Amino acid sequence: MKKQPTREKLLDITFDEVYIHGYSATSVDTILKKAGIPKGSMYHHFKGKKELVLAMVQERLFVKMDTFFIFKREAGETVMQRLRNTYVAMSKNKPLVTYGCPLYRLMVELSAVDREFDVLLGSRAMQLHQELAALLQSGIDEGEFTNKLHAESFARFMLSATWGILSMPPSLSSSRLFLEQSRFILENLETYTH
Amino acid sequence: MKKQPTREKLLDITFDEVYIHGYSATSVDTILKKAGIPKGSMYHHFKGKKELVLAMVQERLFVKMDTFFIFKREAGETVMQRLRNTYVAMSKNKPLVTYGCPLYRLMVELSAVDREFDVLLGSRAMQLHQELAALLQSGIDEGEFTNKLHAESFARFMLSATWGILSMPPSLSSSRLFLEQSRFILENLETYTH
DNA sequence: GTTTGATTAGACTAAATGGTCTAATGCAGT
DNA sequence: ACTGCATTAGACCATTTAGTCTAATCAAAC
Repeated sequence: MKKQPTREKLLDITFDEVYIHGYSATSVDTILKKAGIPKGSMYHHFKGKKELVLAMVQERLFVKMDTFFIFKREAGETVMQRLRNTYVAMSKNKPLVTYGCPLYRLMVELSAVDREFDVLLGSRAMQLHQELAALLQSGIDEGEFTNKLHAESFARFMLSATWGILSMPPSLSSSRLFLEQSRFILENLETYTH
Repeated sequence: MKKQPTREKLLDITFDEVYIHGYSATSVDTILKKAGIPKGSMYHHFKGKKELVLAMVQERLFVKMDTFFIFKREAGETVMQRLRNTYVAMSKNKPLVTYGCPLYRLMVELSAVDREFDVLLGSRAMQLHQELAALLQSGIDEGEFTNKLHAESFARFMLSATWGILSMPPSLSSSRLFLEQSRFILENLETYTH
């Protein structure tokens, strides 16, 4: 088990801490202690706490999101199948179901209060929305869905509703409940199938 | 304009601050300065920051929620009408649409991390869920909805989806978008009408 | 008006916070 | 081995944090 480069180790620990405790409640000293890395070392790699977390968002959070939001269809897969599979995959991701989507959590905490975070997180949210809308649109174009379906609107609804369900407190969430609730979203979408 | 009693003034300011900045990012000193109330005065009324916020949750946050989640039908009103009206009322509540539901925001921040808040906020969430489920159930009993509708499940979905939509960052939310998205929830429910 | 208890007032404290600084160390290229 | 730069190390600092303490003030009851 060879030693992880300082910078990478810091980003990993920062993700864990910020994911669960949020930005404000996470202290630099805690991260440093958990990572076993001295202060000077961290301030050599990052200008400060905020820059550390911004880097973590881009290099860890955004990357991890790709592992549970998968909007790229495999060959011969319908849009409905792709979405169903995505929800099943999400339901199997324990931290995701327990603590919610890390992007959404950070948005809720910081977007109203910090411009830089708002821009960074918001742009990723919009990107996600566009990918999802494109997937739905392809379903319309290929005749899987009626053209009564407004891809952009439904994608927006789907995204925020899913985030809402995922981010319910641990004491009120479970894999089973997540699937139960997400089924209503899919049911709704199914209304638009030919 | 007569002077508001210390305790009440503190609860008001605390609500404003915690609503927007969250629990961790809100400092006692800030509250005190905004309220123009000295420290000793606050610590006479409350044991500490946490107790102040817990009191605020019960005496302000919970009370305000009753003004936008209205599940009690007026005479002759169908369940669908009640819900539509509720969503319209919510969409007109500017802070609600801009910053999201204060209960949900606090849950996202604290439930995973603090037992007392988890219990207090969670119990209110469950109460809300039960009220909504009861409303839906009454719709089933009175023949407005098919008995294929599972009141409890749908209520859970409705609640978390609505929270998710409401709590989108200010830069991505508006009254119009809120209504657009909430319509999908109602549309879904409508498929269960006779 | 005096007494009594509640409240106000704010100086003070200890700990935690994010951040700086300088010296030591490692390590690559020569 | 020597040089030069990147990195590590952690003591140190100023500020902010939640919280304490004692004295002053107020208001109601007598």
